[in-house]
Amino acid sequence: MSGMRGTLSRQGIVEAAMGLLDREGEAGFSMRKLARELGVDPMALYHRHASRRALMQEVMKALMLSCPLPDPSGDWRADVRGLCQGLRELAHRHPGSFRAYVVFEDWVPAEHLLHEELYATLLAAGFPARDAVRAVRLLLSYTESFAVDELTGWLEPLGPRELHALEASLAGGAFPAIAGLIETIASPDAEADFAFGLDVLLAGLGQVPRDAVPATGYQQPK
Amino acid sequence: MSGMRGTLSRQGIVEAAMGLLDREGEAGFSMRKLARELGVDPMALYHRHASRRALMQEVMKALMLSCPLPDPSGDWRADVRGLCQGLRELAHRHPGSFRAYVVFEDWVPAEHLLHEELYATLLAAGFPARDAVRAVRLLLSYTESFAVDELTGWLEPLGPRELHALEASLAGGAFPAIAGLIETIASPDAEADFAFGLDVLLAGLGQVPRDAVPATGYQQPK
DNA sequence: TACACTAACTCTACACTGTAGAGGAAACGC
DNA sequence: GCGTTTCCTCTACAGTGTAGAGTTAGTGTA
Repeated sequence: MSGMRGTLSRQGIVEAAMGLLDREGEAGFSMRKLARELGVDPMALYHRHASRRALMQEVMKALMLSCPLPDPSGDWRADVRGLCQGLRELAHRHPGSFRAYVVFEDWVPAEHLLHEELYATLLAAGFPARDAVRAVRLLLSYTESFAVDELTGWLEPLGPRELHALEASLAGGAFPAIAGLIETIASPDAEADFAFGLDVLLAGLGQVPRDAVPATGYQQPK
Repeated sequence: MSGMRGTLSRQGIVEAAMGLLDREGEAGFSMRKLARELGVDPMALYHRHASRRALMQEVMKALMLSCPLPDPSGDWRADVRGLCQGLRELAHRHPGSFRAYVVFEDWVPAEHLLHEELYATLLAAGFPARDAVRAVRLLLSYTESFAVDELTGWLEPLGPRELHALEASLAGGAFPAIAGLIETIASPDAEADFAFGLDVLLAGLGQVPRDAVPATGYQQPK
């Protein structure tokens, strides 16, 4: 191979991996492709990172460290919105890595940065511990799911081919509700849809009881 | 191989694939392993299903067709809860397939069955078209995310090793909010947590404006 | 019964994957 | 100059999905 010594740093590999992941997606990523791009033998990568999985952990770490964290404004709703929006922007900036991150089964400690901001915001707003933890899970899983849906293309308006496929799948009249909603389904609006979901969550979180809940189980209201 | 003729049906392959997927997870699944289990040459599978991906589509279809759909009760909130709970039970029954389904990028028409019930419920409850579509996305992505988190083990109480790792990652005091929530984070309660999230969503959905929204964008309330 | 036909299945092979293990070459400390 | 360490390469193995050709078994017809 190139044989140039010292051109391969831990961080350099991580950045190249992130780039490859973003351009080709997780399915298109391989250690060998990455090595080819770096002009190096595949096994050279293993000198800096013990395995593909270990490298992925580093990529996820780098990803989460680059998540934008807007400054607190004092309005907890606005702050939550801003943090979720930041996470969504991260997904747009790093589509492949973000998708891999969401699917990744390992624990990624660098999430702490984002989590800390969310927890602090909710605690300051008066949420009891249990509710804050639950709320963060709710907000993050919403934002991540939405962002992945965006990356997969589910929030693009349906093209004529897709629309036709959808209509064909409804033939027979077994799904009247879906049939009546076709036009709405075919014309999503990522920005507005995302804002709607956040509003629902924030409205719901503002309404669900704020008092301490028994450790053994959550009492369903009403 | 065995050479027994006619032992291999389309549906039989799909069921065996689903079983293998559930037992070994997506990473542990391969066409060759599946063939071995069926006592057959790997290429025999390709006589019935064009590719691994096509087979996966069939597995996802079978999965969604077996999603429990409780009968409507008239109370839309209870019905939504029941449908989401049914989806969650499906995840418990078919952990590997469900995980693969959530990650799967292709469109799975068999989702229509569940979607139809949700749409019909919300429309009957008075939701305008746009809100119903958004609400269904919200409810499904919540339930799917939660179920996948359960399957991954994020909703099990933390063991001593994991707890220690978490504490170690907080050393330095950079994450006071997380540190203060450690006990709560370490002791999740899947049932109560799931119910909490659903309550938040239902409360929020009941509160967010029900009037038609302009096609170009969603007007943030207040 | 003989033969063609077709459906069901196997065999071989290719390009790809992650990575263990050994070996080589360059840089550094003395 | 010489050992030692660091960095990298080479080869190899067991695994993947699947194209393409070959084989066998069962059926329909004469």
